[in-house]
Amino acid sequence: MKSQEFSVGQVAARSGVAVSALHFYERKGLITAGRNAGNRRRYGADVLRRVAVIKAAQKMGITLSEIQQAFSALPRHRAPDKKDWQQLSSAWHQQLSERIDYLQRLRDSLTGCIGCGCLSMHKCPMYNADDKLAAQGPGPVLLDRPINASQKS
Amino acid sequence: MKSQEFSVGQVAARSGVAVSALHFYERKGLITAGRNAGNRRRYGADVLRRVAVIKAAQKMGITLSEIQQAFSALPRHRAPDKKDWQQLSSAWHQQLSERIDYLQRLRDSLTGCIGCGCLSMHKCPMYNADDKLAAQGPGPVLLDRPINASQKS
DNA sequence: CCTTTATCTCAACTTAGGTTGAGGTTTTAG
DNA sequence: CTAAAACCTCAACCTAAGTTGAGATAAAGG
Repeated sequence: MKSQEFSVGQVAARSGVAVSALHFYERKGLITAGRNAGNRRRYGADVLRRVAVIKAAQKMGITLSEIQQAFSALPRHRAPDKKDWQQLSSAWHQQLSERIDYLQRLRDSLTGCIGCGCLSMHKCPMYNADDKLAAQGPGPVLLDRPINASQKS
Repeated sequence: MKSQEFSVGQVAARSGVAVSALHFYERKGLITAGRNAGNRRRYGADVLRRVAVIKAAQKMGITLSEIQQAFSALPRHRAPDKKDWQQLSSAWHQQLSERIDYLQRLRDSLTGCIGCGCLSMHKCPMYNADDKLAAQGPGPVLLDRPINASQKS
């Protein structure tokens, strides 16, 4: 029995992700789909979890290519089980903690700067806030901006 | 006396920012420069602090356009003083704190998920770590988002 | 004076993460 | 059976934050 199979529209509806994004994730190798006789995509049930993991990881500031790397450690020919996902999340938990620590150090520096009014070149602790995480990604680190409501249409 | 004036190359060297980035910041209205007889940019000393602030804000995840907005509150015809900069930093301190709180909530959800191995659709707290949550503290987490068709978060 | 080095402007390219639209096919509902 | 809704592919476009390169000019050094 082939359990559940979903169309791209159904996955979009259930996951809250646009169809175009699902196509995009497929091109990036993050999800896969079979095809029916009429060339329509057919997704297995595990795609829902994958998409959920993608969204969660993005909220943590993890890029799609990092997600893809992590996914490549998942079993190829078996649906990932609880333990597989646990490994992923614990690795990311680590990363997230480091990012949080970094931002906290940054905030502490800033607190100092509020006192001194400096925020200026090299003499300022802010300027020298160590850059481990900021420097780690390819190009500028894109942080998720949860707070900001201002959005262009 | 016209105190210090710097060329674009000097500012680049002192600030550690590429000349092309300085041009870019100027186009974006983040910094300004006068010109000499031969059309070369001449920067006042305050540009160094501005650039430092830009870099610091970027580390906090603040975008250039947000920075530009913040800068527009600075005095137009007087070099900003300690108090002006203090205002900026305290607003950003606030923002940064919120961002940190958001990420911590995310991490906590993830910790739960490591235990349960879930990280899956709607039933997972991780999935529902909604951006709205970031703004206000406790209260009924909407456990059941409308599962309607494609919507961008 | 002549050669480098520094700048100038403007346009095109880059990466990430998608979205939008055109033009064509398949499925589904009435 | 027919119309509408869903889906297909492919290419172009979008924002952010810059970088790269071409072709021209300015300033500095020897």
